[in-house]
Amino acid sequence: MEMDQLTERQKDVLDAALALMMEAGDQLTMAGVARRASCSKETLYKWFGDRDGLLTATVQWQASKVRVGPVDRARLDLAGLTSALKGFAADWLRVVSSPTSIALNRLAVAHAGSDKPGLGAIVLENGRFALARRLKPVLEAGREKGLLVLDDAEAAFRTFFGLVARDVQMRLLLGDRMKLTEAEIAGDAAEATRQFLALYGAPNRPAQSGH
Amino acid sequence: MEMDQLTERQKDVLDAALALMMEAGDQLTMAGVARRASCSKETLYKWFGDRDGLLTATVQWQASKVRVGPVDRARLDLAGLTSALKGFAADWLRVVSSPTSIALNRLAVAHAGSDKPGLGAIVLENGRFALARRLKPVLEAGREKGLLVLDDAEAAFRTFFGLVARDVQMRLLLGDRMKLTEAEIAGDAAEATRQFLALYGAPNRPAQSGH
DNA sequence: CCGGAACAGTACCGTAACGTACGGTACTAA
DNA sequence: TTAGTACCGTACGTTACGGTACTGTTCCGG
Repeated sequence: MEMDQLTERQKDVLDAALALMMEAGDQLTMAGVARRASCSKETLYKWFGDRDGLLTATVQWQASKVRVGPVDRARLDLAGLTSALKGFAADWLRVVSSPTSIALNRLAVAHAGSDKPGLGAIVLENGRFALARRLKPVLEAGREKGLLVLDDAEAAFRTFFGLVARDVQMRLLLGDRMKLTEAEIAGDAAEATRQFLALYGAPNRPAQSGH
Repeated sequence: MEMDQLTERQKDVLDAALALMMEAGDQLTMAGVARRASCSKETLYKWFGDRDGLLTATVQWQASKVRVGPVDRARLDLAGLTSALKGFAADWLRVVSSPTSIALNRLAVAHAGSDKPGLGAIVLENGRFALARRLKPVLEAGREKGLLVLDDAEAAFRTFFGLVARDVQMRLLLGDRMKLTEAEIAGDAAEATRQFLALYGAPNRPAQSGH
């Protein structure tokens, strides 16, 4: 979705909505957003149509902020692949443990309970599926270079995803106060990468053993 | 929580609440439950105090229904361990993909957004943590028998959890219409078990290779 | 100087849901 | 028979929120 057509003022309003849903997700009311953004409710309805429009625009606005560029698959040795995987893992852990992501996912999960699948699909598309689109070329490049042994990039991605995420996101969404320091994120990312390479790495070069 | 103090009639009411939140999670209103259960709102408030009390009782009632017995760790060879792990994995996939679990987790996630952590903690306690309590003795028995190599049962459990769950629960909660047939559940459970044993199995007996 | 667009602020309306109160009914025990 | 209990069904008060309309102010082009 094109975010260029958003006025600076409109972006400020959406940022206010984001801040509000972070500190009190269930209190994301139209009057609350208007008060927080110092704008009138009528303006909100003129700009975004209705409450769902505001929510959708907010989710897409946040998604447009975290978009990153692809990885260059040109030169890719084992060290580069390992480093790339660690980077993806750490990025993902940072994202899902951020207050913004937690609030957004809470909203989208609650919204998916209703009939309209809008927000859930958007969050999924810009979260898990975007990660898959970025990571799968790396996996396939690793296979072409003989670094990885896999016949289904999707299955390999889901394994990597599981090794990285484990129970973190669900625990956070359910209110578990987990501490995720930067050191732990780095350690978990390295461990997940090590395990993934143990499962999918080419066997000719045995990855460093001993966990 | 003791569920023995619940009248048969009260259990029927909670079942009605469960059914209602499964087919329309956001429409779980007191009047709706009363209508569905053919009881009066006054009775609901007399029995459960307020809306949160009803929700809590409903979640605990569902949790009390899925509780299962522990596994006997007496005789445990590699085949038994593999079978036990596959059973845990398939059970978990069946649970998280069930409409009941989806509705319950939606409710709990939305509820955790507010100040009270009640429902989220209950769901977490009877879901992920209950699974860990049941699985960790099996893992430690496997270590004592020399079948598994692990120094941290919690870390090993979380790896197993990740290999099994991957992105399934989040996708379902976000409204992704995933088909999870019994055959796929069995296949995924077997694959997760195979990968887990590849990571944590004792190396002296090389597990059957070829993915 | 003037007219209109854009917008903040606020008052207002309709609806939905929580929680309470009350009448009516069936059952039990003295 | 009568008092008491438990409960259903429903009507009611209250609050909260989505959405609309109105007023005043600022700014901009002519």
